[in-house]
Amino acid sequence: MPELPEVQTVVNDLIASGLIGCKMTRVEVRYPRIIAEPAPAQFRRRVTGKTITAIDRRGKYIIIDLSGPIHLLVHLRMTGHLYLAETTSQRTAHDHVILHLDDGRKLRYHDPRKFGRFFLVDRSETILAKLGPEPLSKHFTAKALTLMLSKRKRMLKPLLLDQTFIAGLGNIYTDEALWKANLHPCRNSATLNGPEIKQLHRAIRYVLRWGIKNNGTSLGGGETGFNSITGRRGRNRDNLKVFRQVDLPCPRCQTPIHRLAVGQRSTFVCEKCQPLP
DNA sequence: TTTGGTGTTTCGAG
DNA sequence: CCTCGAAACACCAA
Repeated sequence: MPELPEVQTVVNDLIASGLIGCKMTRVEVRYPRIIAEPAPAQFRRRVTGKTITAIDRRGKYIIIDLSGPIHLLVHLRMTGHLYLAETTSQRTAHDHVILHLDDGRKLRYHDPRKFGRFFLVDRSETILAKLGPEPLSKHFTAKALTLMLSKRKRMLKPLLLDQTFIAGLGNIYTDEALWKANLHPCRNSATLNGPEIKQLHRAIRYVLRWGIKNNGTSLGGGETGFNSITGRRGRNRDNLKVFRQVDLPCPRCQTPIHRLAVGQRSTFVCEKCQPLP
């Protein structure tokens, strides 16, 4: 579910909710597999009593810095949600981890498919080092992308989804960026010329920035779609040009949008705007 | 009722 | 190095 803009929205909202400075008075782990490391008992022991000092994002990871210092990394995978609940609110189905705060609120981790993971580590780099560059960082320039692409010969879409190549893109924003750059998802990454790389670089940053501006993309019904911690839905669905827009006209040329499978993933394209040479 | 699809990642086989 | 398929799991729409 959540890609870079959705994760950034969660981080922004956690900060806006005044979570920094809160102390964790109790930790409940209802479904132990969510805790990737360390063992759940040790996780509870090490988190209890710690204060949240900072909240940040890297790729699709939420980084919660705790006093110690120690770092809690949360990856939401497909259906993970972090919710901030008031004192009196009752736990619902699929609430797997509950962090009780010293002001009475609870930070709950909700995940029907149970794919998401918590990592508690001394150094966040042990988890994050494998990630590719942050696409919105000033270091991610067209020149940097040119260099990155020069080392690879793969289909564009699977390459952009590869978090070790570039961090934060998922199925939605990859399709949107490729459409904006007029590039077919099956193009071989090694065949892009200078102007095409520039277009791709611009498109990636553009679609991610818009996603963040709109507080993420919420698809499907209320429960299943992306919700930030207060239950607010993102408005970026109105911005999607191709993703899940089958048979609707391409906003540029009116050609109906097609769905294809690229590397086992649903992929949406305008065949006219994104020709395959 | 059953089936196929889902916004993610990781792993192993070829 | 790359590609593919499967697995982790629950839900929803057709």
